[in-house]
Amino acid sequence: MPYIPGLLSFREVPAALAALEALTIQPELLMVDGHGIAHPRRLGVATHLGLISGYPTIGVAKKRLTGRHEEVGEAPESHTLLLDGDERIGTVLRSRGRVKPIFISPGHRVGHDTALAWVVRMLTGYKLPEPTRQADKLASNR
DNA sequence: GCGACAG
DNA sequence: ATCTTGTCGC
Repeated sequence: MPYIPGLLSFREVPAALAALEALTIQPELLMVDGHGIAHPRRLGVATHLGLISGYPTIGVAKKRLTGRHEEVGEAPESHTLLLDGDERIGTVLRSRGRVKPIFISPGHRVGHDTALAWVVRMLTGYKLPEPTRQADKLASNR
């Protein structure tokens, strides 16, 4: 399955489910590299994986897929709403100074505010939250 | 017809 | 994602 904007989950979910099967512990929450409901049909990879696995999920993306937002403040942890018309579909967060903001959105069984709180809580001084950093590190063999 | 477009 | 360019920390 090739990468097609809007259909990322069909490419990534199979591998994610296999990885979950291999775990020896049961996660309480999954932080996914991609959007949750901040998707044209509110079904980003985080939401899709949550629905199929049953786990609560949060979407953390490095780029916007859909929606509009005001410029985010320069200060670390500044944030603004990601909107599709008058509907809130996520939060745009300045995870640290001098970097482009990241996009947080509920995946499954998590609300906007708790999703944002979890991500902020997982920040360790870098642009991406620690779970995502660790995953990227493993995926790049480091 | 033109621009946008997660990883 | 991958590639290229610029800045930063060790």
